[in-house]
Amino acid sequence: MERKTWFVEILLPLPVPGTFTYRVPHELAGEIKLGMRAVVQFGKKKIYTGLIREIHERVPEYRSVKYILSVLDHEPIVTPSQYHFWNWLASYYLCHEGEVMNTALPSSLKLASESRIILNPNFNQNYSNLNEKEYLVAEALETQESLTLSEVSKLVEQVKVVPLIKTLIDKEVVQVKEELVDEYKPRKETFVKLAGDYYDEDALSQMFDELNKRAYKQLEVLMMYLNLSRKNEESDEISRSKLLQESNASASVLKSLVDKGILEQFEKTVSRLKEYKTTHPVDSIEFSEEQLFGLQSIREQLNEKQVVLLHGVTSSGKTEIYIKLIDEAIRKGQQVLYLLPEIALTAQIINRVKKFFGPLTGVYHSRYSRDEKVEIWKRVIAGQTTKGNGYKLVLGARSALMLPFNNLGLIIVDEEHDNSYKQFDPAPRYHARDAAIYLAQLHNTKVVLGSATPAIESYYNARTGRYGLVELHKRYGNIQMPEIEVVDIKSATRRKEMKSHFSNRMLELIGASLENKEQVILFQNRRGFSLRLECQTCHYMPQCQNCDVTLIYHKKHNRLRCHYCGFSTSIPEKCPECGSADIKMKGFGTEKIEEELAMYFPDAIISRMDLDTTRRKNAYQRIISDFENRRIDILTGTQMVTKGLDFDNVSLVGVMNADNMLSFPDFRSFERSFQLMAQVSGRAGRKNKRGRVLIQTYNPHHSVIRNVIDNDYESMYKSQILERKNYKYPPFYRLSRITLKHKDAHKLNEASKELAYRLKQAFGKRVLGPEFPLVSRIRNLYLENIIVKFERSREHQQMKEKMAEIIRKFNNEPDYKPIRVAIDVDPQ
DNA sequence: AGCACGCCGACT
DNA sequence: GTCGGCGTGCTC
Repeated sequence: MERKTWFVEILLPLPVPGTFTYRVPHELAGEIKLGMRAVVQFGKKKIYTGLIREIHERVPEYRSVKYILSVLDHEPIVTPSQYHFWNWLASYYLCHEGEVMNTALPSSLKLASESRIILNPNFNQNYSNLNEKEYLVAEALETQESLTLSEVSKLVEQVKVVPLIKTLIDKEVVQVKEELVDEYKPRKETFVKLAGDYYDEDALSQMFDELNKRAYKQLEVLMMYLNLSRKNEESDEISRSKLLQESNASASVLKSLVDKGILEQFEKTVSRLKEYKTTHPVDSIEFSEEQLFGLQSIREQLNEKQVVLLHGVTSSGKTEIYIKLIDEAIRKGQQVLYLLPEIALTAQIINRVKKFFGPLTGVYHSRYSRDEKVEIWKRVIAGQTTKGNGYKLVLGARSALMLPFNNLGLIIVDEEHDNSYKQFDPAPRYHARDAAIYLAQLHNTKVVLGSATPAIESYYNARTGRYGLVELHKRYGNIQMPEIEVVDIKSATRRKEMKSHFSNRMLELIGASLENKEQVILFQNRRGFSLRLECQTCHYMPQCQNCDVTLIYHKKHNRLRCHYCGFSTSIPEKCPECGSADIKMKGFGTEKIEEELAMYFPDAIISRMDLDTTRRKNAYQRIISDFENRRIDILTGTQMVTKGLDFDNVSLVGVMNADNMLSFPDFRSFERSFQLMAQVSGRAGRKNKRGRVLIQTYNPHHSVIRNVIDNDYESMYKSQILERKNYKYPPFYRLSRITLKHKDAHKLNEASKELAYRLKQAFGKRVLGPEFPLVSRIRNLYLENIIVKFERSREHQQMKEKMAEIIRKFNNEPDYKPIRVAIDVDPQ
């Protein structure tokens, strides 16, 4: 009987188009399934984990078809609908499916090989025909089993080691082997249990007496063990570290018990993931009338529409509505995905939700370790079966969209306006909200978008009937909207009512809040709030040597640093341009605000929340919980303080300067300014007292500021949507931004002009640019942008693909090959 | 993305 | 001469 030869299309996590064909060895033919990982050699030596994308019998035309080396899974780890989704992401965002795979799969699931040099077993220890460097390598391998290429490089103190290794191979001294590093390691923990003999009551009590006489400490440990194992319903196996901690005994006491054969010690694989306990039934939530109305309206509109936008003012109780909807989906046996913007992914919301869904809840975001991500991945797959420990609800940042759902019943996109839903680098440059809507279509399920300040695009879709729309105008528990007041910095300065960057009014209100033991949040947009150095004689400011930006002063290290490439340098004593020693700080930093505040309010506890203070894993959460627990009086910070946090003792929110965000040259700057100010204002307010917001600005009559004061999203929307229409911006047009990079500014400019010219030939006036961006050089590469605006139409995708084709062809020509080109579809 | 290969300038 | 620096082409 003739045996069939199977081939597989393998998707590799690389930026290369398409898949690669491999042959399936007969002995593996029975094991392979779509969506499993296969280990393959790609190129001369590299070994990768690829995914089985297709199984077929088509014999390829070319001769060199390699065999897959092994299969890593017993069950598929990627579902067909995920492939479908990846394919859509790749074509919509104009990138390769391999790049999507790369962001989608947790890194522990895609091991790659590393070359290691080992001693050739035939090596006869004859060093005489080796030169000095070859000898060094051979000698090192006598004591060390293997060396990586970079280790060899360090050893012989030269960069190029390949020729050296080649001669060593020819002389039969060494061999090269490619080793897969298995990155995912299950966590092991040591457990103890009672040895078999002592399950007998008599034996146990006899031993008790024994210990009571001679080894009281051991008896204590044993009692604690019995105590714990009685409490634990599932098994009598108790974690060693827990037992030691609870009984407050030393390891040697436990060791004696083990040595005597009373307790047994063994290792077990355990989960890294926290188990949440459910403490609240969903039925216990008391909904306000408005919430109930909203809930009912969402249910009704979801019958007709795939997407509903829930537009509810800050503190209107959107979370409880989500919780009810989640509960309904889970009761139907479905999975729910709850997306949050990265930064707001904090204990606050997670705690609120997990109270209701406890062990059914998984949390997924980029700060989780690689191995934790694999465990979550596997438990989401398990969620589709009824096998107990699978997740039914996943809370996560944008990457959670990539999990292997198979029975999705609902997707919630909370704070849907937040621009951290857009991935910028690397490709795929996808928007999680938009991708979520496609994913929902794929699963034939529903999406709820929620925000107090919806994106113009979303609100437009809701107003034009594409999405359903539910609006909540009242705050939960009848808390009033805050009272918003504006200080005109210009006239305040004229009247000498400014102290540095604080108006008298601001200081007065802060003082009053502190007096009442209430808390204050001060918001400052990062832009323009950093310290630079300036020569007072010639006005020279130190620049980064790799980027086209001014260096920023960092007090902590007393150095100047570049925010784009990380370059840092010491403070010059003299101006490098004119030699003058008169160099001063300009602008004022987040740190300076803290300092000044401390001067005016010496007794207040002040804390700062920005990128610098929240870099470490739990720093953000610590600041938030300190503020919640009133261990901080004044919280100053950037965008971060605006994001979805609820505090109940904040009586004042101050916006230090509204202008630098309004004047940012971008078609979204008014929308964003409104969102930021409205969101941060929403943090003010307490149960029995109306909160207050103070905005400092040079333009007190600016329409956006008026809209914020009046809490009038609608007006902001109306004026913005008109602008968008007139100037051909989203939602009426869809943008793509093409960025070209090269180290030579002139070459880059020539190339950019040529590409823009070719695009204009195809798309006419839809093409704008090329233009240098605000920062025109980063890491020694010059940048230039071309914007293409496509009208919303059925042909939109085809036009985008045509554009990609023109770019691909351009980038393949010898003159333009060295230019790096990136496309950002729907840029933020 | 890696990696080999090939060409070129700059040093022991 | 050979080391190190790129630019280029290819990977089933």
